[in-house]
Amino acid sequence: MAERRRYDTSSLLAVAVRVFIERGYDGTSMEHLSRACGLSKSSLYHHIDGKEQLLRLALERAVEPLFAVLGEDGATTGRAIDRLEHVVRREVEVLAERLPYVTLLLRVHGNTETERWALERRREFDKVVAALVAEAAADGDVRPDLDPAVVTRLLFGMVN
Amino acid sequence: MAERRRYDTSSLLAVAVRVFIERGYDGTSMEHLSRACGLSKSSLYHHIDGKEQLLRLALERAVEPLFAVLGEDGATTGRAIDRLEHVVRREVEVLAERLPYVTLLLRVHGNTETERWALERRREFDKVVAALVAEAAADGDVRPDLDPAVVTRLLFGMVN
DNA sequence: TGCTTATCCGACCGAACGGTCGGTCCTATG
DNA sequence: CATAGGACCGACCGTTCGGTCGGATAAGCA
Repeated sequence: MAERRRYDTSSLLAVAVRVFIERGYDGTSMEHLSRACGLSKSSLYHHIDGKEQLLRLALERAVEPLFAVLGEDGATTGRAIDRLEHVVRREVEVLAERLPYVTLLLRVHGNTETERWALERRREFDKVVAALVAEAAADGDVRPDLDPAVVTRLLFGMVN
Repeated sequence: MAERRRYDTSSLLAVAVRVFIERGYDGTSMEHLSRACGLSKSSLYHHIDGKEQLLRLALERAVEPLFAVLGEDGATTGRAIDRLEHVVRREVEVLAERLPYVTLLLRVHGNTETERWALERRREFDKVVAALVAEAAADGDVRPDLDPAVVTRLLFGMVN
């Protein structure tokens, strides 16, 4: 007899995120997910609440550490340019550690409530970083002729 | 009486692509498209063959001019580094002119036959450009310690 | 052994999907 | 004025979607 496998929400989530990235969230059916997880659709529902909750959990795994960085000492004290550098360095670390989850976050469209929540958080994040760039520009440490929002985009666009 | 509107495939395509980008291809239903076009679903089918054909037409509008550049004089004669520069400059022009279509091309997943075709064309395109980078490196005009494929990605990643 | 609990599945549901159908309306041409 | 044909629509088709349900199986503990 094949031994009975044990799944927890976390390992299931990892599989789901992989498939979400591969096929896109809307292009992924629960049938796809169940096959990728190695159990039937109904068994999958024994472990999780639904498709959107799966997405929510995944996005939280990206959003949470991304925002956590903004609260670190290095991001709240010192000169703006130093805080900015700290944030960028640490965010790159987070990006590397949580790559699949952040990838998913960057591809969100806004079709469901969960996706709109994620977009809101992304906007909030961008605003904070843009403010940091603006502050550094006011200190004369960043070229002042550039739009902080554009700089923010370029910064994290390059990272990807 | 509200005057009867006239639609051709091209104008319908423009609307469809806008919605595809906004909601994602899989997240867009024919009902969404018909509403965005201002006619009923069945009327929409009077002008087009189906959802996937719409995507195909859109992707062709991106792929065709992208490849056309590779066949231009400036891309086939002269030193590799000059050909490379010509290609990059011209591709940026194409990107600007066909932005929505190219955007769609860059987001393709590979769930349908059409999408897999697009991915194939993208790979082909990357290969040609990477070969150009390699040639320029052989001429000593590009840092030889970098992978041509990576350089290609960086080049067009920055453009976006 | 008997009972509990966690794990798993086949069969099924209502809703939404991409797409079709029969028929109406409007306009151009004779 | 007759009529042919493109533009258009409401109703509908078969399929797939996300999700549910009742029961089967196996391990853990008594």
